[in-house]
Amino acid sequence: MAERPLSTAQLRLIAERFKALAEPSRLEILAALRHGERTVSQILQSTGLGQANVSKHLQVLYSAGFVERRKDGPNTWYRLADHDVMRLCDLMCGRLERETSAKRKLFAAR
Amino acid sequence: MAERPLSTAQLRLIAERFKALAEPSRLEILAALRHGERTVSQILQSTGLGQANVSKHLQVLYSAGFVERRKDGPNTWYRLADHDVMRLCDLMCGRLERETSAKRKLFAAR
DNA sequence: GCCTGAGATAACTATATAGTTATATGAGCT
DNA sequence: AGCTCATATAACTATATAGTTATCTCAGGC
Repeated sequence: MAERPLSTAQLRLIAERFKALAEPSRLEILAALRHGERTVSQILQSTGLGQANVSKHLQVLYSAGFVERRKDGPNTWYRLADHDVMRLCDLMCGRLERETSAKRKLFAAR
Repeated sequence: MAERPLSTAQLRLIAERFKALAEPSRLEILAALRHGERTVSQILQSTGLGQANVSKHLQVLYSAGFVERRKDGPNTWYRLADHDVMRLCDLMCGRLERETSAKRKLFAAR
């Protein structure tokens, strides 16, 4: 797939999706959602990030289609949109582990 | 894998890798390398980007471990570092296609 | 209606970086 | 050595955005 040359508009869309994953705070939020649905307050607690900040990050992840959400009274519950989200992260983690284990640095604790 | 919570340093490294893929120009460069090794000049031609600009983008891709390079006289030949690079892009393209085909927009030419 | 708690949004500051222009490095040729 | 071509780097400008503070919206309870 994707053998046909991509248009400029398509490249911009794809880059935009990668950009959503290109922030440590957003990756931390995704990690917090790895094991199930969470409210914003719960995410605040587990990440220690500021409220307005998390709210903005969640909008970015939502716009990029990486998370879905559901209102429940005053709460908003967020969850991962699908398996691919974590597959992408795991692929990147795997690359990094292989790269750094080859250098025996940072991941040295095996 | 990656079930253990990631450290802040690890999250920053992973985000940095995603950031390298978060630019349309860099994705275009990777696409130009999809079918084999290319010199910087060849990349300039197929992308139409500026020389200094491409050179900088290639440094970013190289630092992130997505491309490898080889000097040959006055030329520098660049190539994709491994299959995962394009697997990452294809995964993201696949997400996007599914998303937009569901909305019948932009990829509407099936 | 009024209050409170959850979350979203606005406005601002500080930092990062894409793209450009100009310059530097370095290989090969004469 | 001097010239040329290929690439890398420096310096600069303009734009984007992460994080913060303050404010707004809205649901539920009184």
